[in-house]
Amino acid sequence: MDDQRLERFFRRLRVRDTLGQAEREALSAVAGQTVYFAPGEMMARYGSSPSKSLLLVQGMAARQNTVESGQQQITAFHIAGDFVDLHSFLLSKLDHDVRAMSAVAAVEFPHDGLRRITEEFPHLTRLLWLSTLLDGAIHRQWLVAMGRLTAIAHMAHLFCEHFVRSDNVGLVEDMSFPFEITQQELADALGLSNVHVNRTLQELRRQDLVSWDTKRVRVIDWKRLQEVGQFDPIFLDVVQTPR
Amino acid sequence: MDDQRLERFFRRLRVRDTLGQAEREALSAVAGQTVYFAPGEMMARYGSSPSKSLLLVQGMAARQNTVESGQQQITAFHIAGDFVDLHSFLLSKLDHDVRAMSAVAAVEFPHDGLRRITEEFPHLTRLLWLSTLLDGAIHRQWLVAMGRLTAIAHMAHLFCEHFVRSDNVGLVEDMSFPFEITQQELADALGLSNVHVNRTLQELRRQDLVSWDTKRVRVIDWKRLQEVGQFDPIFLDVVQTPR
DNA sequence: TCCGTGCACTATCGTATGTTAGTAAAACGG
DNA sequence: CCGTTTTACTAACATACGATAGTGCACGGA
Repeated sequence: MDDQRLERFFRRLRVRDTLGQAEREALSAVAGQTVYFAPGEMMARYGSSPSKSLLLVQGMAARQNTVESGQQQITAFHIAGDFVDLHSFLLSKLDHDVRAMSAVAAVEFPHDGLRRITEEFPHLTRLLWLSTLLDGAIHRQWLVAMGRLTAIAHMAHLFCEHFVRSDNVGLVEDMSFPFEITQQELADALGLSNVHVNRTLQELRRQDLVSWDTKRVRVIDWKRLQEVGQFDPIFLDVVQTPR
Repeated sequence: MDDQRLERFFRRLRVRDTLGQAEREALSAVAGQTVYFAPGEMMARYGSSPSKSLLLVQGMAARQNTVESGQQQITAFHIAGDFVDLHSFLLSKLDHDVRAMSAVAAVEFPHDGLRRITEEFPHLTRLLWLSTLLDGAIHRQWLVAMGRLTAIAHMAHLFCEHFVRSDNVGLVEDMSFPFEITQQELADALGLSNVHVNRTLQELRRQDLVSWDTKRVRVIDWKRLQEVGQFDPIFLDVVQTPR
């Protein structure tokens, strides 16, 4: 019997490949408890060695590092249907913190269960591997945007990315997606100051590209937003094909 | 019989786990032709769908993207023993170019052979997966360095990373590692201008931290270089443990 | 040997973004 | 409902880094 909590995750996989009944059941069998986190709460810590990975089913989380100056850098945002730390299954220590941005619900996947999947379900294993490859592809786009795009293009690119990712798991309504974080947190993701994020955001609003009421981002002009952000969705690999 | 061309790759894996005879032979059986590239030559193109992945056995390569202004951003450097595009095994299209930085030799791994490995060798599959996870971990550190470190710290961090990675595959001699790229290419990796890379490099030299004669980077003060770069090798996960 | 090319390196100046320090409004907690 | 805290937003000023436009050296080809 399928685990309903995994529905968005299945959906994200089904956008890119097919998923058999046996595979869905195998994942459901490994899925453990649901755990809850308050906004701002740490879900996993730098240097720790988790024995479980967490699949987000509600809310938003981020991976982040702290540098000596005390500044933070967010390296990834995660939404419902994403594993926040599937890589900890094979990496011996976490190289970042994981923090809840909003109220979060997540399903635990014990690593020994994941290991059994890799022993018995090669295709499903490839799909889990694919999940982490998509994280890597997003990291690369963030690097390109951070290194070579202006602040406004970078922010537009991030909004485009989240629009597509949210759409893939059914979170887009009326051209808007949930984005419940502070401007400071957005600054920590873009590598900017909170002041400059505010300035840049106002420019995006002035150009009638997006609006953001702290709960949801609404895309007003999808075509121009992609142009401003030099956004090419190829890296999200939204292609139904056998893997 | 083991394929000698894979020696550095085996070495990189053995730093993090054990590798059985059957696994080495399975990889050797899948390994195909050696292909050669001249400095600057494209090894794989943005948007293409390779049917093989390339394992570097000689020289240095980079993954890079080009933005509308014509500027380039390098998102990864690869050295002997690294797969440059193992992710193309599961991602349907390449989200970046791969370019040879120096004279390069690489071994082709046809994707159908890799697929057979995932069907028959779960542990070896996890090690290949691990390879791509390490790429991701390096991407994250680049993001942190780019977003929140100064130019000098960022450059120091990159040199530290390459020192450790080179050491893992036996490329360090006399505290120096091969680094045959131009200052412009280094700028494209750091997200800086070539002018500022030159300034920053001179500061690192002035502080007696490194020297670089365009062929090799020599680490003069390893301890202080790590301090300046806020380098913590945890993300490279150099830990011998069953995966 | 000479020329052409690419690269390291420099000087000058410009600007995108950061820092500090605030105000006001909204959200939150008791 | 009120006091407290958090967050958005603004202004003034500072700076790390970028852009442009060079010079000169080293190397490779003919």
